[in-house]
Parts: sequence; structure tokens; C-alpha cells
Amino acid sequence: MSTVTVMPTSLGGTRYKEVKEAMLAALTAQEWKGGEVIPSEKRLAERFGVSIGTLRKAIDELCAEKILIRHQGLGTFVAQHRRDRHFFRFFRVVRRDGERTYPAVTLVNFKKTKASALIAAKLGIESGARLFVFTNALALHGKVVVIDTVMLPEATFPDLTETMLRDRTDTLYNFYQDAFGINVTGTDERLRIARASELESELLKIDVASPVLEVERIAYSLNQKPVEYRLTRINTEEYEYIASKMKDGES
Amino acid sequence: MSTVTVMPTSLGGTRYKEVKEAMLAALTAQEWKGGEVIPSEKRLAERFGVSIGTLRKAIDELCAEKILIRHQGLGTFVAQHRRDRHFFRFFRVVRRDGERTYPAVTLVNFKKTKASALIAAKLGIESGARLFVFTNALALHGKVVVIDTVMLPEATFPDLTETMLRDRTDTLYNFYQDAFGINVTGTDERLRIARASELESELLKIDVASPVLEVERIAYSLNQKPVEYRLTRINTEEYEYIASKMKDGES
DNA sequence: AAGTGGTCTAGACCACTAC
DNA sequence: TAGTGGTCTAGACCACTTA
Repeated sequence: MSTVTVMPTSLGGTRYKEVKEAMLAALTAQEWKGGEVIPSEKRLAERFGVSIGTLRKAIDELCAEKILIRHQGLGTFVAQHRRDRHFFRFFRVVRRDGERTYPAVTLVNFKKTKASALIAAKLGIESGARLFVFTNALALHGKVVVIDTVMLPEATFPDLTETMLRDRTDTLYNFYQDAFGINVTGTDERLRIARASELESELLKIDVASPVLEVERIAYSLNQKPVEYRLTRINTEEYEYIASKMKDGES
Repeated sequence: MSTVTVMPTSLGGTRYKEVKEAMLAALTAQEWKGGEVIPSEKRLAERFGVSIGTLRKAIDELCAEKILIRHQGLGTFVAQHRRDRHFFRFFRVVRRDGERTYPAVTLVNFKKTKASALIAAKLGIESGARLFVFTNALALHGKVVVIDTVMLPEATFPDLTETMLRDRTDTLYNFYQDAFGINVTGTDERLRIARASELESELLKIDVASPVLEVERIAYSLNQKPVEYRLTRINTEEYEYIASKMKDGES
């Protein structure tokens, strides 16, 4: 019976919420890592001093938030970002006929800079704090359609290098998870029309200042802290942005 | 013990799923209408021949899908679309500074026509089936920013008239619910850039063929049947489309 | 066969609302 | 005070996975 994880019954509302918070804390502390199995429900119920039913309610919510994944007969796992799994949860560009494909990513540039007041506010960091900024060109069906400009606080991604970004073998969010223990659990996105910059128009093979769909994204970690700021620009001549919940076959 | 609502234990998977389907059927049949309270959990458990826990699990899912709403001490209610409640669940246009406001709606035109093959496919009806088409201009902060063109199958909305649309006092989806018993429970949306038509440019006070954000929406009813097809066009100079889940204060 | 999560039960007690 | 939903329990039994 671990004293660290026993919870007061009086604070924070209900038992299962307390259990949920304790599990989020354990996940944030990387006690269990992406893709790993967590202890059985019986063990966790003992550890937290609650009944199985209560423990299950906490896990129910974590599964609904796609932080954990249950597999009957196997166990409960820490959700992992993978190209072949939850990729289309965050990548919402599809061809107009509905055809979905994985993008071929090319790193266009990478630099270290300092956060402007605007970016700092979005990321909840101090103005002037060190920042990584890099741009990816994403090709679908052999044609560049999407340009991502990604901004990451150095404090959250220490020692990130251009080489690490080039050598990653899976998705960006999988990389954040494996290399930095950062679990992206949700995003806020706002869409509007923008005009293609010179670099963008060149990569997208459209005229300068052509209208493109801009997506401003803030990605949040397990503890609801912003960890990534991203501006995406999409050529929607043949593709579009799909906003709704995917059906079960979201994969 | 009603024989109508007793369910076979063998079919359709699990007990609570069966209960959920039976409740969806009762809602579709308008046994309980929008805004009304449904029977207590104890009564429903007796009616369906399951324990309270099982009945609760069915209701849990219906609440998660925003079909029902629980109020402790009061009862469980059929969710109702209301300007002051779930309005921003489906209206996703906000000013760039984040300010949200209710649109002032003006009905621009209304006509009866027949479904093209394309529209018919989207609505799951037969090509050439009778259709209502109407256009609304939506003003935010005193300025027209959004143009909605809405298409409704006559078979689903019999005897709809222009007057009914003008005289409605709450939201469109509230009107569908009260006047036709149609509960919109979800939408699919796709976004892309389009060019303003002559009418749109006039209403939006922008040049003809200016780029506008187009949102193509299919709205689904309780039984997952498409009930509305809508093309929205947004001037994103001062406003934007917010794609992410709202926080709890979504109202 | 052993271990896992999935479902279901039959209650107890608590918190909130209305009268 | 009575009735509602909200939480929690301690188990039983089922279905699935691995060995």
C-alpha cells in the first residue's frame, strides 16, 4: 500500500475524479509511457483504495479523452500517436472526393529564435523566451498541398535539433511523446482565409498572395499546458478541411 | 410491464446498448419531446427490466451525445436547441478577438425546387425529390458576415412555409425540433475556399469573386439520417471559424 | 487455464431541488 | 420531507487474449 498515492477523501470533489487526477499525474510523471500497458484494474483499485467500479469510472473518462486505450483480455494502454493509428485525429486535410492519404513531409527550414509577445501569449510563456521554429511542406498524392509552420518552446523541448526532426520515423506527435514525454491530448483550432507568402506560393505552386486556408492551432498536453503553436496553410483547390468527428473507422 | 418495450436479451449485443436503442426509438417516436423530462431512472429500469446501473450506463451515453441532459434533483431532460443554451455548438463563427455574439438573421429568399443528383446523394434522398431551399444573411455586431443556404427535403419537413421560417422565435434547429420533431444531433462539416457569388458579395459588401470560407454541412437526426444540407459562406476578414471543442462554458 | 477488461446486479448513501 | 440524479461498493459472471 503506497502512501504516495493514497488520496484524501475530503478534497477535490469525488473519489473517481481524484483517482483520475492521480492517474494523470502519474502519466505526466511518465510513470507509464506511451504504448505501455498500465497495471490491471484490480491492482489500481487496491493502490488507490477504491472499488473496481470507481476505478473503472476514472479510466472510462481517460479512455473517452483518448489518453488511455482498453483492450479486452490484454490490458489498458497509454495511447500512442502513430501514423497507423490516430493520425487522422489531428490531420484533417482530405481530398475533395473524400480520399485520405498520409502526407510526405519535407523539412523546409529550422531555426532558433525568441518568442514575440503574440506567440508567447498563445503558448503561455514569457515574451522573448527561446523558441524553435520550423516549416514542413506536406505532399498528398505527390503534390505539396499543406505548409506547416511549427513553434515549440525550448523549455519544453530542450536540445531539439534539426537532425532529430529529420530522422524521426513516425508522426511529429509520436516524436514529441517518445523523445520528450509530451503527450498531445487536444488542440484548439481557428480557421480563416490568408494570402500565400512568397515561400508558400513557391512550395504550393500557386501565385503569390493567392488565398489559402489558414489554420491556427494550439496543442495542449496532459496537464492542459500549451506545448505547440502552429500555423497551417492549405491549398484547397483539390483538398479540404474536415471539421467533424470522424466515424469509428478514424484509425 | 409494457410488452412493447421489453427487449430480447440475446440480440443486438449488450443490455445497456439495447436499452439505449430502445430509448432512441422512443425519442424518435416523440414519446418524449424536446425540453420534456423523461421518467425517473427507477421507473425506466423497471420498464426495461434492467438494474439501475445498467439503465444509467445507457443514459450516460445519451448524455455524452448531448441527446439527454441530466439535472441532479430535477430529472433527465430531452436536450433542446435554444439560443441561450447549445447555440455555439453548431454556430462556430467568432470574431478574431474571440468575442462571441448571436447573429441577427434575415431571410433573403425561399423557394421550392427539386434535388439535383449531387444534393440528393448528400441528403440520401432520390434525385428529383422535392426540396425547400432558402438563404439567410447573418449579421454579427451589426454587419453581415455569414450567408447560409439551407436545403431541406420536403418529405422530412412537410408543409414548411416561408412564413413559418420568418416567424420562428428561436434557432433554426429549435424550430426543426418544435415544428417537425426533428432532433439534430450532429453534423459533418467540410471547409474550403470559394468565391463569392453576386448575391453574396452584395450582402457581404465585398467584391464579386472575393475569396470566402465555404462550409459544407450535413446535419443528422437521432437515427443518423441526413435531414439538412447547408452551404455557409463566411467573410473571414474580421471573423473566423472555430473548429475545436468548446470548453464547458460553451453554453 | 489464468489473467485481463466488459457487463450487470442490488443495494447504500449523498447532494440537490421542489414543496 | 420526498423525489430526483450522483457516487460508490463488493461482488458475479462473461468474453477475449495469451500461453
